[in-house]
Amino acid sequence: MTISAEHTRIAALGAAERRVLLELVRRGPQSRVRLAERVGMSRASLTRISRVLLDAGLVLEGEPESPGARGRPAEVLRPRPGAAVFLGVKYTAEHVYLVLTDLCGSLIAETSTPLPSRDFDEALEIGIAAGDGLLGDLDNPSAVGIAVAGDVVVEGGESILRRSGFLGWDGVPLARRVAEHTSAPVTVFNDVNALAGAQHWFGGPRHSPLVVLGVGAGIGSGIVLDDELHVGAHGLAGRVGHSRIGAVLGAQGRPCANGHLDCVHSFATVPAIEEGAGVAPGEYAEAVRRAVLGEPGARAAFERAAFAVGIAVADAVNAVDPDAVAVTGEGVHCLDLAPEVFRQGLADGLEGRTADSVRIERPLFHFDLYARAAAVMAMRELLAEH
Amino acid sequence: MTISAEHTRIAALGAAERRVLLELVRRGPQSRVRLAERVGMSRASLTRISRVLLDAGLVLEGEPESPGARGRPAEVLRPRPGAAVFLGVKYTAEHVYLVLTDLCGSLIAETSTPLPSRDFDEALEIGIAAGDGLLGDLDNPSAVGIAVAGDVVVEGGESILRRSGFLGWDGVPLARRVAEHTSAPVTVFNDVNALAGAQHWFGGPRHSPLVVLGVGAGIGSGIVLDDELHVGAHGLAGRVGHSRIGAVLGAQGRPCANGHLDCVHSFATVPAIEEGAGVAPGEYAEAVRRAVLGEPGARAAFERAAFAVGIAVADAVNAVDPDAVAVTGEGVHCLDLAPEVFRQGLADGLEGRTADSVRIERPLFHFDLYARAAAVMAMRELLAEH
DNA sequence: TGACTATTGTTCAGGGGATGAACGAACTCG
DNA sequence: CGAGTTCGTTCATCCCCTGAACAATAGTCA
Repeated sequence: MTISAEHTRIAALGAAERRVLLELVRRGPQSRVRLAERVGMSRASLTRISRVLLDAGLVLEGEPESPGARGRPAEVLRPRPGAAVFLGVKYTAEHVYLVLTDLCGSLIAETSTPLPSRDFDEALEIGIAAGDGLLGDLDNPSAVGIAVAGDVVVEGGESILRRSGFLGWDGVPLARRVAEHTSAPVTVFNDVNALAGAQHWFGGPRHSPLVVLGVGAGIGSGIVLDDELHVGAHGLAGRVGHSRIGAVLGAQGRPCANGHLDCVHSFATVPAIEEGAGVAPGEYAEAVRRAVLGEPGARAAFERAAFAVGIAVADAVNAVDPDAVAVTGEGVHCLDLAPEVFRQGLADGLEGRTADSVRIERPLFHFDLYARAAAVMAMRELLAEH
Repeated sequence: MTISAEHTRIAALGAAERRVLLELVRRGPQSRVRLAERVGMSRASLTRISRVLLDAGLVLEGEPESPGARGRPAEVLRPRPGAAVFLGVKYTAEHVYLVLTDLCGSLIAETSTPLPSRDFDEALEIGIAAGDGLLGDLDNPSAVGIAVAGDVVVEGGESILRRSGFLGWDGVPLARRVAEHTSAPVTVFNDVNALAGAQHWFGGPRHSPLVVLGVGAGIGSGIVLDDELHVGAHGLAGRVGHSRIGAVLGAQGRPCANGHLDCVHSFATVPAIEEGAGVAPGEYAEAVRRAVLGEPGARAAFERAAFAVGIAVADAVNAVDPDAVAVTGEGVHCLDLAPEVFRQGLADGLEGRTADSVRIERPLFHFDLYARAAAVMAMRELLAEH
């Protein structure tokens, strides 16, 4: 049995089967009766559905777990680890990160490769070669997800990547170009949108609505509504980076591309912090070091960033009223360096509610997080009911 | 056949029947085949469903419309005008407005009554008396919707009205108190949320996602996502009034309740415009008159408001990426007095898109708009699938 | 005028899928 | 070992939707 046909096998599932499989993926191994309760179906239906999933090789029957309980022990169903393999890719201006995950979102393998230039064709070639290497003797993954900063819009029925600023790509048919090298479905996502979708599925207890704020070279957000990622009418939702927020702690910020001195970009991005801390571009780690050591200029830069992020979170909470907000990204240190200032900004921006009432989550940030999120989004796309 | 049992008859409908009725309500009279296409069902199903709706007295069979077309003429189905009557109520600090609408959202009757004080019990009594008067010999409407500025939250399983600033009400069980006087279901809505829901259904072509910005004594927004009103995890979504937006046209604004000099409230509300134009509180009409005559101070106040509204719209577009934005409210004149400044603020705040790409709608504002919106929301609540 | 085409609405047999009830299976407890 | 409990399966049933065939009603064209 080759693994390459898994995406067609999953695609052939009915709506009820998908819901059960999805429940297993999200909440882990469970007995049939618990599944029936959670999904809202009868035990009879679940018997039929689990048989389909078992026959398709998507699910395994685990050993009975009997924790000393009375009655017949439950036979837990679990996703079969090798039933599907998802390839997640994240492009930054300097590297391409790739991960392989299974149906449970667990990491199977990972790699990263530096990009010698920002040339699209070259970067594409390097990414495809790295993907082939990571896949090894697997001919095809079940689905491919690619995360990249920028706007993923649909033009002429095709997914086009636009305004990918840090890479300098604008108007490239990334999804199609990658799809020419594999029989698996390929989907491209805005990186912070992908983070939001992954956090919603695998970031602990499930929150909906959920807002995820990503702080890095830029700043953006992803919104999960009604348990689905909200990308907007044109795929442009979550662009909070240029919101004006006024002076922060009495100071103006770094001019952004639009000439603003007081938008989120002016304070809270990695380049803005670097400039505020007085270090050279690319020396963000040095800025963090100086702030930890107590150097006043560096501390002030991180405090302004923390306050700005607080206001950005407050704006999102005011507008969407989410169940939780997750803040992450490679530039998120300001929340740890100046937590009280972040809280101050949050309280200052909230309308009619206290900072205590906002549930803030802090997913640990690694650089492969975006790639894993892309893999999870590819899985979501495949498992979603269409 | 008494009309009072209509809400139970509608509540007893199945999901498919609701969808068909909803389609008729939203898009007007249609033939069965067109309905089947639009709802995505077979003609056979539609025959069965339409029979149920006809038997329930909810729809009528109109005369065949034959516009010279070939084939058997279609028998159009239409909602029966008297099949249901919805009572919509809007409380402001000075008046209570009431309207009666039918299944198509058409106005049947309306009235308004001044409130001598802001005392909750007195206002309640006046509203109920006015509602009884408007209903006349109808003993009960099919559903009641009440729109009011403030937060409609659920506490202890009950709908509670909080922070209704201009009325001074906080923590009142408005829905329960009104429900004690009628057998119809009563629902309370934030006023701008209600506007959003009504605009989505009866505001011309249907847009989703849709953002509605209401500019009046305060400023707020309502968001329609996936054809449903989004109220957030705690019923607090759409609070954009305290978003910081920085200095506007080089000027600071009126201090808001939180001490901000640069939030939307500082510039774009009726009181802020009054203060900026140098007229006495409550003399908004005079401010409009002076601006029309070209008085510089008044014009500047409306220009700042227009710019601020432009930024507020831009923030909403950036975050949600809606299909359209509707701007309305009793303080919306700034958009007509300074359209180019509004456009300037919009362009200034947008991230990665032009002002031309944003579809702006301008529903005509009458003071009974909120009450009609409340009636529509009551209908939505009754027709929604549960 | 009469055959022909086009479109609408209804009927009817059939099927897919969900379900409640009954039952067998597997385990604990006393 | 029997009683009690919980889990999974089977089966008859039901609900609802659908495709196909058919009747009804119009315009079109020779």
